[in-house]
Amino acid sequence: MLTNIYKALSHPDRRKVLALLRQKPLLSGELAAEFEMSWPSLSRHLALLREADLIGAERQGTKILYRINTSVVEDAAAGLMALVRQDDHSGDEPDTGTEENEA
Amino acid sequence: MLTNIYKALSHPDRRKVLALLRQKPLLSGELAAEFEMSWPSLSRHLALLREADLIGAERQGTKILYRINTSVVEDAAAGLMALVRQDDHSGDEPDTGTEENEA
DNA sequence: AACAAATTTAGCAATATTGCTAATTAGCGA
DNA sequence: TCGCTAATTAGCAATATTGCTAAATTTGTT
Repeated sequence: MLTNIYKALSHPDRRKVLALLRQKPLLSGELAAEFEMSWPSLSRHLALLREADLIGAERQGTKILYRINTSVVEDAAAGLMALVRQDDHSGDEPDTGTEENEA
Repeated sequence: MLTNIYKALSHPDRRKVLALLRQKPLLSGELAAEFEMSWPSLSRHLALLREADLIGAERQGTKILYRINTSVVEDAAAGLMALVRQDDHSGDEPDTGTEENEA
């Protein structure tokens, strides 16, 4: 859901997570070490990013490795561009279909 | 502030406003007519979009004409792309400087 | 000045977000 | 199975968001 993507991006610490993961995948603990906030708090931010599908998680034994979901971020960026470019985007905005607003 | 831009984008009705303004500038009342919510509610959404600089307002007599701020939206999209592209972006993320997080 | 039209601001209730600490879950080795 | 490590979930308080109606503001007209 687009709303969740932008909501996820709307917190500086969550954007920082993405910036860190851009360089390389990191464990939850490694990420937590980069922030002032408590580990549980960071964990919830990670959950939001995961719900927005901006990042993915992969268990490795007792640890969990997080990596950025490049394509989803790129799609969001493209969608943002589309919001402003006149080009084509036929049937783009006013109610393409099913559920919540896209764009 | 990037945070405000994403926050502004995180509401479907606000994205719908942008989509409408993409086609052509509209008066506050014309915009309000496109939504179910009360005019004052829409007005507050417009205020948020204005604070994020995603739209601009121009008085025309007793009415107010809103128009989309194309360049700001484009910059946001570019920034989102940058968040994922390895390319260059030297000194991009970890604390470029002054205040709240960018990215 | 008084009035009407267009729009925003105030104030309030309901809900969501965010941080914390404490408790729980999941995997692994002894 | 017990205990340890890694991480998430629960529960709570503080703050923010969002919708509403009512009140205020701004501008143009008489």
